[in-house]
Amino acid sequence: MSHMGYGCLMPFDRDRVLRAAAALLTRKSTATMDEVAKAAGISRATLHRHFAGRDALVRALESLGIAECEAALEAARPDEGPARDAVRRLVREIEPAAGLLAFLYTENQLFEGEEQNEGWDRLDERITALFRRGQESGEFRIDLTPVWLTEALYGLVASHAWGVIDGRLAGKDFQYMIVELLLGGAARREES
Amino acid sequence: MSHMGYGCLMPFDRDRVLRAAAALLTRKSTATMDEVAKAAGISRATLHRHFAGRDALVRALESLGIAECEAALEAARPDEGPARDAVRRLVREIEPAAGLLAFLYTENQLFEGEEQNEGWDRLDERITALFRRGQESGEFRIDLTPVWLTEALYGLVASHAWGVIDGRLAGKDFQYMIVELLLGGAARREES
DNA sequence: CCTGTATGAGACATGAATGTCTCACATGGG
DNA sequence: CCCATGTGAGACATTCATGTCTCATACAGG
Repeated sequence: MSHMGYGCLMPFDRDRVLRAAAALLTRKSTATMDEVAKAAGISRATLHRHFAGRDALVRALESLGIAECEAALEAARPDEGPARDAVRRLVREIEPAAGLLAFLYTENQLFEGEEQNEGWDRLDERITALFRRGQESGEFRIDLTPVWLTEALYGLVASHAWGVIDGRLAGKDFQYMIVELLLGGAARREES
Repeated sequence: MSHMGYGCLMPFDRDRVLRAAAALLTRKSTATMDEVAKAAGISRATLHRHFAGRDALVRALESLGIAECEAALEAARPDEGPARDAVRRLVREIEPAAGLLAFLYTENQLFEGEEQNEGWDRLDERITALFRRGQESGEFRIDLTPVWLTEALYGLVASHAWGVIDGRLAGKDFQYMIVELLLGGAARREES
């Protein structure tokens, strides 16, 4: 009797909501369900209809991040050509998911319960295998373990993503800065 | 009239409490004040007598982390000798504070309010200057910016600290793995 | 021995986020 | 045109961490 109308309703788009949530939580990991809903342009009620709770939302983001990483890994063709080129392709393909990965990387509560997603293990295994292949082909040094190189890759991706968010780094340098540091290091090459 | 006794009282040791809090929060960044108190071996009341609230506790940890970093920087003598050796010393000296740094690195809420501690800026400036000095002396390549190298150093320190906590990496490799990757990279050197 | 200080234990109120619910309304298909 | 589905807005209870309080007890110094 009182309201004139509600205006247009926002149709629910799971993927759009997840990406909005990822973008917000990357900047503010303690954001409320209400803030997430507003950022996604839907009501808290609708958000809660599709994700049982905050845990379920974070789990969905985890699955999304794993899926994007696996897609990036597929697109990078880690078994083809020189390992260093495969790493280069992997970093390039993983850039769109960098923010989401940076958020998930800090959600250490994901790895507390027994129900940790085994997708991470699969990813770790495949990336580790890439670095191991580079070692066996003689491209990479053998004194840096593949496990550490994998961990360092995650860390550099997250670091660069935060640096971009905080305005200290330029987004366009993502692939170059990460790959050059990871593969070549900071020391200048000997002029041989 | 009912209790027989309270047992021994725990004398308050600010430094010990802060280190226990840092160790716990590094593993579980959402730990309760109650959990922090238990981890420190004191009661929640006492914890709250010395730190006005959770914010104050985190701020104190931030100050502690900055102080330890500055002490590490002093001990590393960043202006003496080759820049690569100074970086090596810096990583070695910073290792005891790695866990605390990893925690603070993810507390992005610290950088939201206007009251962000300017100690970080001082540290960034000094570490950046070290990398810039290495570039000017010809030791480091110039296509990786000092700001990025500084950011990467933080990221690698945090990554290794978490890898140790999760049991994927060995604590004794801290300095070697970080310095070798940061300075030398993963690619094998050309046999000249 | 007595006293002041500081702690531990626990009760209590407060506030925030969460989860559930109802109802009005918009949209699309029959 | 009518109905089913799905959304927005908001009320509501619940849970939990927080912050404050009181009181009994332990310890150190006089």
